[in-house]
Amino acid sequence: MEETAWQPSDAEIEILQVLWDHEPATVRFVHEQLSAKKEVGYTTTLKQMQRMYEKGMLLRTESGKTHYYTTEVKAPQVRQTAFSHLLEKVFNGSAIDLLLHAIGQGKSTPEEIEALEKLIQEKKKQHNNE
Amino acid sequence: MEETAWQPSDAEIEILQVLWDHEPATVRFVHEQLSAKKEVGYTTTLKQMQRMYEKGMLLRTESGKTHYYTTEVKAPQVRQTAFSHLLEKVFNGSAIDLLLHAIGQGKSTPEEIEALEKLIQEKKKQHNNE
DNA sequence: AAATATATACGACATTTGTCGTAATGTCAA
DNA sequence: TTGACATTACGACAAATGTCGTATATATTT
Repeated sequence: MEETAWQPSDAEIEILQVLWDHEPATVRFVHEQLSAKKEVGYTTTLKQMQRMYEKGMLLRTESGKTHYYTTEVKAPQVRQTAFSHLLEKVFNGSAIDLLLHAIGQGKSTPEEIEALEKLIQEKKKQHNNE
Repeated sequence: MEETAWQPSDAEIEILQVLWDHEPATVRFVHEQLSAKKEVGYTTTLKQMQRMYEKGMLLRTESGKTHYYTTEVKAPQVRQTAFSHLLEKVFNGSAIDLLLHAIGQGKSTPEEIEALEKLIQEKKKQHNNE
């Protein structure tokens, strides 16, 4: 069995993000979305997507000359891998450190904090019932 | 002013981890620590550290032939950058999503959950007093 | 059908990263 | 002082990444 444990590169993730929200999509569409955020040539996006296709990261069907791409790797998967990687490599596997860092960030609104609190309660219950 | 916004690569982070805990240290020392975790040639570690030095990621002083390295980039800095990167690129800037993901992971012990809870309380107070 | 615009295919190139081998040089014990 | 060793310096190489330019094939518009 081949596994999808690799992690897409930055440029690849940008493309995936567009696709996750709008698949199936053409290169041109993806390119336009990316262009809204940064300068990049059409063929660059094209090449990138072709490579992703070769790697099996994207799927595609053709309608005439045009290719319609869809994602083979999904967000949860990528998030999981990226998260684990950060945790292991950068935070030495200390989830709590990562959490503290995340919260300390201060980028959370009161509502989010509430949500978080609930989740924590959940977690506690889980632990108690074990 | 040039900024230290780049992110060390995986191999670089492994080296930094060793140094953060034992600086100043020689290439040999770092290499031995790394060897405990994975197969790698001495010159590979050496080259890596030399490059890091050239980039200004490490500092060094020589005593005879031997070089003693210290880190120029620190853990908080690297963690911050890596965290932000994950947040922006992979979680679309949604800190709460990242948090939820992290907690959902289930890799936290009851004690950690407790600690987290306290932090949340702190955070709430902060919000209230604003 | 001819011209024009589009898409994709191909190949290139510069960088960065990860890995080493080999050479050169400094250190130290006999 | 001479080996035997340890260390660093250099140069290489492959693979992955990010970027494009050019060529080719296909639609579309007149």
